[in-house]
Amino acid sequence: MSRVLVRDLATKHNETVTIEGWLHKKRLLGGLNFITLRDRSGIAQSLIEDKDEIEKLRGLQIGTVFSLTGMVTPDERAPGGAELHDVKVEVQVPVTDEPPIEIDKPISHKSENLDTLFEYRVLNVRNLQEQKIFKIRASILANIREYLTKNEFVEIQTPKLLAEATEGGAEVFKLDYFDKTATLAQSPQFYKQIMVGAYERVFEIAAAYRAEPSATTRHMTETMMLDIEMGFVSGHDEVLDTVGDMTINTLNRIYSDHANDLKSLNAPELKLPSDGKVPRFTIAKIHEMYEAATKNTVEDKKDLTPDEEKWICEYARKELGSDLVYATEFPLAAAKFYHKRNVENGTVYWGDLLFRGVEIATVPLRENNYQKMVEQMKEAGLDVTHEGFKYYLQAFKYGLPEHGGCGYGIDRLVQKAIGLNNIKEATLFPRDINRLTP
RNA sequence: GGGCUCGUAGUGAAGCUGGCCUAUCACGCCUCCCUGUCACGGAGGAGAUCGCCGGUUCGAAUCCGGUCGGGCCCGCCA
Repeated sequence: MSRVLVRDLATKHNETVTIEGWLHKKRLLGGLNFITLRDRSGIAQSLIEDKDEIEKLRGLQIGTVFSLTGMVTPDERAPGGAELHDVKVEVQVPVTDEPPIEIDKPISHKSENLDTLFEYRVLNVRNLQEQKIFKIRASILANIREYLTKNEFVEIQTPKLLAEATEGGAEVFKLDYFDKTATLAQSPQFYKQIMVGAYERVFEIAAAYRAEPSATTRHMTETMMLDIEMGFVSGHDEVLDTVGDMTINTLNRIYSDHANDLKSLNAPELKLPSDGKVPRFTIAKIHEMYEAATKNTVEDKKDLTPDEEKWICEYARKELGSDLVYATEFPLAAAKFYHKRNVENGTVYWGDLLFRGVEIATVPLRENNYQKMVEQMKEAGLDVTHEGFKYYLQAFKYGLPEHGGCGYGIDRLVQKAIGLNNIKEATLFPRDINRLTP
């Protein structure tokens, strides 16, 4: 008999069917035994009264792979309105070892228990509540891909094994590469800019590696980045608007498509601007507002402190009804060699997209003039003849239009969209300074 | 890299101003009872050298030192 999925039982009333899956829960009442089975589409209850049949499950633990064949019987008392009766049990993969964690109940996400969460990740991905997180994550990615593809962005893949760290900023991982030393890409920055020369608009969703010894709730050593780059932009605003619109679009869809799951995960209410425009404040303005409101002093004005990020997000949510806010016009002191500078006001065309208290994307405009690039690289003390820059500079020498894009933290987006406390909770198998397994 | 915290059955917690601790509770597990459970219920049972090493003490889960492993914050970064 061919397999029927749990979600299709509603259409099979009074038919004899076979369902296959994992043992989810046994509730043995003596003569009356309720067995729930989980498959990819949900969980279903079966009623087993035959002593010989229920005996087949004696000593078998949650997770046992089995099939149940029986009559789909409508019954108001059954979850989902129907259950299997006159059931034959067939065990496919018996599990006799007691699982180290309880799979059929919500798993603790308290910060002090996260180590247990990840130690038994292989098992807790079977937990229904845990599965919701990663289904929402999959939907977020699908929505982003759909949005970008619709807007004529071409998805690309670029190498993660590199000869040399080039972008600067974050620390890089080094590894043996035959008789050379290779590094792991901390960003596809150079490659995506090069590809603007081909398609104008490109994006990549891939892992980025950061060797920062950061032990916080928002850092991992391996993180999934969405990188976007678009050419022939009319200015910084167009890039900020595109990334903002994509984010608003994605969050609205997720909150509508996964309303029940988000509610059961205690996600906060989503607040987005009704006009579709993410509110913007300059870095200088945020420093000023923050210092005036909190009486704190910000020592290093190059960037926002974590506390300022939280503060401006709370302000935007409360005063402007927006969970998203842009911090724009970074000071020249923060500029990297590839950034486009605004010489008129001494700032960089660079905005950070903040969401519910953390930075989820950096959204800058790039310098696209070859001569200026070379100058800015020399200013930064970089060797423009170095192999690491040679190919990158070729793209500029042979013509790149004005362009900009973003480096976008997918894990942070998922984390904050659901309202999780730690970025690792939004990641199946997180990598941080002290975890390389599972 | 700096600061602050935590470590007790498989899991989550209580105890931790030293002795009523032969270490408590909940979930899970095992045995038995139970014909409408859905966090099933009831009776019983097994399961912990209190992270590790050393010290103080008549006596240490409890105090002290070291060590290992977590977590949170800062810095750095996305």
